[in-house]
This record gives sequence, C-alpha cells and structure tokens, in this order.
Amino acid sequence: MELSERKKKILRAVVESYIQTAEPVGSKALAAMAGLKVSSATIRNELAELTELGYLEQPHTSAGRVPSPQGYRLYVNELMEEQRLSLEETKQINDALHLKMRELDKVIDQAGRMVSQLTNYPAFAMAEGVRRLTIRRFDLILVDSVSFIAVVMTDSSVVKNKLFRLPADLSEPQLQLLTTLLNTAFVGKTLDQLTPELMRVAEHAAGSSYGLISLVVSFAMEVLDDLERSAVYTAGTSHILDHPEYQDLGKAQKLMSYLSEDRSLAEALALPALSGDDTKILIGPENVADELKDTSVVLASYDIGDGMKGVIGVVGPTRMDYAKVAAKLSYVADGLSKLFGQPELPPGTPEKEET
Amino acid sequence: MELSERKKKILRAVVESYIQTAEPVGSKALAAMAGLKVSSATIRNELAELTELGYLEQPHTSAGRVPSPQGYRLYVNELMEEQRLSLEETKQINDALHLKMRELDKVIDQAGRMVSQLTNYPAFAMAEGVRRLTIRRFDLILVDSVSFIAVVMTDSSVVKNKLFRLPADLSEPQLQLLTTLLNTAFVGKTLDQLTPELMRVAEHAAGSSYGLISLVVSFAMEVLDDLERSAVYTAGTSHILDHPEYQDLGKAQKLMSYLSEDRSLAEALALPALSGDDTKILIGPENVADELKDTSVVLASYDIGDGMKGVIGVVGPTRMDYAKVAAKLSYVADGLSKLFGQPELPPGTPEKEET
DNA sequence: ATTTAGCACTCCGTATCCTCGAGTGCTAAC
DNA sequence: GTTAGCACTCGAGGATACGGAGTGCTAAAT
Repeated sequence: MELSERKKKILRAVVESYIQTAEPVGSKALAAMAGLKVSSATIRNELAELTELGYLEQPHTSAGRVPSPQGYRLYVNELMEEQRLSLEETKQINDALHLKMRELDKVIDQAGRMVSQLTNYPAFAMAEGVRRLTIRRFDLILVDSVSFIAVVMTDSSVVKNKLFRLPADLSEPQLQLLTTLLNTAFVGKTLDQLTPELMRVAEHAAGSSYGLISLVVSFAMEVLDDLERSAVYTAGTSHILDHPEYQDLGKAQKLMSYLSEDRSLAEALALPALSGDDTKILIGPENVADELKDTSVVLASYDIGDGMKGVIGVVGPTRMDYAKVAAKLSYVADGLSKLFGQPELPPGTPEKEET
Repeated sequence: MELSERKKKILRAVVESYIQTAEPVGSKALAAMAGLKVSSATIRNELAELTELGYLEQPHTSAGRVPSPQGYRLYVNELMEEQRLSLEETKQINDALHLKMRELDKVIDQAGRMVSQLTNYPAFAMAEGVRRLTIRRFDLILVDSVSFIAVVMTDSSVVKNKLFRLPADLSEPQLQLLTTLLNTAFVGKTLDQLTPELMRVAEHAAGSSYGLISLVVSFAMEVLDDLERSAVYTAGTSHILDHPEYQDLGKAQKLMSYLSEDRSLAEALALPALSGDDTKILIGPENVADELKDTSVVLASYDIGDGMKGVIGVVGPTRMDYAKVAAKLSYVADGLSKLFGQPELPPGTPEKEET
C-alpha cells in the first residue's frame, strides 16, 4: 500500500530530524517544522499509523518517534533528496583525488582514508578481482652472485617484487634463461592460474632441474597472498566514538574490533558490493554479518580496469546521514573511475581540473 | 634518600595489586597479601609516608592508595622483577616471527600487529633511518613503447618501483642509456642525498636534455615519501577500550585519534627510542606529547642493519603491566634483530628453531 | 621506639525516592 | 477529517539517605 503524501512528508521530517539530533522526534516539533499546516494532534494520529505500519518506533511509550530500519529504507528509496555537494566539498575531494601514487594498493588505502575523513565515519576500501589480473611480464634482476630480485608486472600497473637469496651461485645467463622460461610459460595467464601444478608442467617442459622454478612458485604465491591481504583497508575507526549510539562501550568495542578484522568485513560486503554498479545502502538488519545488524553501510564501487573493481564504503549507525554520505561516496567513486580510466600523466604535467 | 626495605616491599605490593585490579589498594588488603607480618596499622603508617614522599596518591581522603607516576618509576627501575615468559608465550612469539615477508614495511607492520595482539594494548612499529639507506642499483624495465617501470634497490633489501608513462615514445637503447646514467650518478648515495640539485648536476653532466631525469627525480621523491609514510604503523587501537581507565569516552577518543595520526606519534617517540638500545619505559608525564601525559609507553628497538633501526612499542594506561609488556617486547625485538641479521633463507628450506 | 588495637571520621558509590516535563492516546467538540 | 483538551506514562535528573571501605590518630602493648 502506498503511503499518503502527508505521511511521507512526516516520515521524511522524522528521519531528517532524527539524523540531525539523535533524539526521538515528537509531534509538536514536527508540527512546527514540517511544511504542513496541521496541528500536532493530527500529526499524532499519522505518527500512530506510521508506527503501526512499521516505519517508526517508540523507545518507550511516552517518547517521540524514531525511524525503524524499514523507515530508513523507505526514506532512502523514495524520500531522500539527492544531495548536491557544495563547491567547497567537490573541491576538497578533487584535491584529494590528485593522488600521487598510482600503485593499486596505495590508491585503495588512500581512498579509504579520504572517505573517512570526508564523512567522519569509519570507512573501508577494497579491491575485488585481483586474482583475475593477467601477468604481463616477468623480470629477474641480478643483485649479486647469490641473489636476485623477481619483478612481476600485471594489468592495471600492479607490480610486485621480491628478493631471493640462493644457496648457490647464479650467473647472468642462467638468469636470462629462467626469465625466458617464466615468460613463455606464464605471460597471459591470470594470477590464480599460477598454481604449483602449472609450475611443475613448465619446469618439466623446460627440461630444467634448476629447482629455481619452485622458488618462483612461492614468489607468485606470496604475490597473491599479498595482494589479497592488501585488498582491504579500514580507516578512521576512531570516528565510531563520535556518535552517541556508541556511548555504550561494549557496542563500540565490538564494532571496532570487527572493523579491524579486515577479512571478515570483506567477506560480508563483497557480495552486496558486486551485485550493482552504483551506490548501495545497507540498513541495519539488512546486513548479513551479525556484528553489523545495528549498523548501516554505504557502498560505492568504481572501475579499476582489466576486470577489477574497487569498493569504498562507510560504516556508521543506522542514524546516518545517508544523503550526504551517498553523495560524497559516489562522487569519490566516479573520480576514482576516471582516474583509472585516463592514462597516467607524467608527473609535473599540469592536469585539468574538474568543474 | 633510599627507602627502607619494608617501604619498597609495600610499594611494590601496591603497584602490583593496582595493576591487576585497577582498584585503589587499602592497608588491610596489603597486610593480607604482602609477605610482611605486620598489622594494617603499621602499613597505614608506611603508606602515609610513601604518600608524603610522592610515590603514592589518594584519589580521595578515604580511599586506598594508587601509585603515582613517580611510584611507577621506582617500581620499574628497582622493584620490578624480570618477567620470564612462559614456554607457550615464547613459542607463540617464535611462530609469529617466522614471517614470510622480508619486505621492510611489511615486516614492520606485522611486528606491530603481533605485539598488539600479544599484549592486548595498542601498539606501533616504526623504522628509523630510512633516509640513510644507500642506493644500490637502478633498473628500468620497458613495458611498452610509452611506459617503463623504474626499480630502485637499496640496502636492507628495500625495493621500490613505480610505473612511468611518457608523452613520447621511448626506445630500448634510450632506456639503457638512462639506466647507466642513473646508476653512475647515484649508486652509493643515500636516499636523502637524492635531491633535485644533485639531479640537475647529473643531468648536466650527462649533457642530456631528455627531461627524463626529472621524471626520475620525482620517482625518488616518491620513494622517499612512501618510505617515510610507511615508517609508522599502528595496530590494535581498539584495545584501548579494554581498559577501565578509558571508560571515559572523551579520553578514549582523544588517545585513539592521536594514535591514528601516525606522524605525530613518530615524532613524539623518535627521540626517546633512539637514545638507547634496550627496552625503554615512559610513564605518564614523562612523555613529551601532551596527548600521552596520562599514558605510558614501552619501547624496544631492534637492528635492521645498514644503519637502520626499528622500534616497536606499546601504548597503554599508566597502570600497565610493565613487567610483562617489557619482557614480551624485548623478546620480540631480539627476535627481529636476529631475523634481520641472519641471511635470508630460500623459501622451503627448513629453518632451525629457537630454544 | 615500634607496633598494634581501637575508634571516630570521611567520603564515595549505590539505592531510593521524587519531581518534572515531554510526549502520548483518547475523547469530544469543531 | 481536524483540533483542542486532558489524563496518563515513563524516563531523566536531582536530592537524600545509607553502608562500607579506608583513613588518621591516640593510647596501650611489645
């Protein structure tokens, strides 16, 4: 059943007032502020019905109303006005987006921090699809007679390196050979195809018994591990304490430590994040993770290229300023998509501003 | 003036009891536990004197006693017993020390996390002296006709890379030339000698007007930035909320956000950390940073090699289990020193256990 | 000269009670 | 359908009382 215009207006007023003040909203206050020229008594009737329908809740009988998750949901879906960012805000974001680093993990990390700082909520940032990155090239650089550095380069300019030290001497020609071998075997493969089995096949094909190949297997494994680990960053967890809903130490504690376990956060949010392209809002119980049941999450994803997606998001109380957060988040996400889309400019070249 | 044996015994009992319970300690409780066969009245007299001398404090007239910073200081200097770690604990640490990664920043980060997890306090880890790292070698790897990757290798196996994309084409020979140029000019120099001035000199000497050199200047700068930024990691800040002294939300907030500003933490602790080799304990007001005035810090440093030092530390309330924390910290620090001291074994080679 | 027992006193933490006010739901009039 | 009026509910916050842990002091005991 569709709600009457007036009910919607009232619901919206309740949500917005509560978002601002964190205090239950009473009929009188609503009568004064909502652009309705009706008395508080009428509003009381409407409130009673909205409560009946499940959009509002009462902390106790004689308190004002507070939006229920369902209420927030309706607000977010239908009532919320697209928030326009102020010039200042866009400027601030644009400035921050001029990241110097283009290394994937650095960018992700930075993006998370930025979002947290921008919204005053804890934020997280993650990348999805690292295992599908394609290997473009191996290079082995001799350091001294017993060690070399392996550099693997993939799509999206992701580069990883690792130092190897060997029990035996190694000559430049040997290294060359190994390089060729690796390149012919693995270029074009994705990272998660880089399994020990494949390695053994390659080793066999080359007829070589260096044992070196197995070294590089472990290298590849570490690269993967590393990428996956660095696929989630959280920032600004201390902002939790800014909000009155977390005066309760126990709650704050729980949420905080949940947020610092990057892995579980990633798992809980990977699915929702992937299922769509634009901004997603998960309100309280809509979250799968128990720890987030009375917490809301706003997610935005951006395109990294080469089949990878990045996700940035914000975590906060259900009483969250969804409009503002969503606006900022999607602006940042767009910015990041552009950043990854456009070819990297050489440092020093002036870049053109967004307007 | 030296305290009497009995006073010391009492002081120690107060400190240890308070560390455990976080409750002011009364004369009766002390009479019962300290190995003294005197009555509570006698102890009251002693307590009064200890308070007079500034080693103890009274939250209010009719409460028990609490150690003052000065009291903790004496405890730490003279009364604290070297804590022996249990076999389990050493095992736990040893296991954790078998870090796969040897990349400097990863190790530092890991070390911080480990310590926090081990002690249940927030921890931090930093490296000191990155700017003094010596450049060992540059490598430039052609990616495609308009981009290349620069790899710089320094002491301590620190390797950094960055992708460059150029407005113009670039040939393999050109790259070779550039590489030689960079290597002759900069190998053997430390990172902080890698200034724009030096760059200009080199460019001039080579008679080249590529402008490429300036690109690499910026690379070097970024490497430095990057290293410095990644020179501080904090972990486990949420542990703050475990301790009753931070029930006061405001305090918790302040400390937390202070801890997440890595830079200022680093500055505040760089000095004390450097001035000695073994474990350092800073109690409350002994900290220079205002934000840490009622917080204690335990620091241990370890040797990374090539003139670099690493510092790990723990932050907590002045009522901290100094003995345990110091023991764990120095054990970990020793472990790390050894880790950096011994040559890296090739993966797969079984490493010998500590006993 | 210490040490100890005894005792009056202090002061915090807690529980209890009370009041106040915001807000509700309902009824009856508009 | 709307509004005014009113009794009622319930929590927040303030005052008051109480119990207990702990002290400091004095005087006796060792």
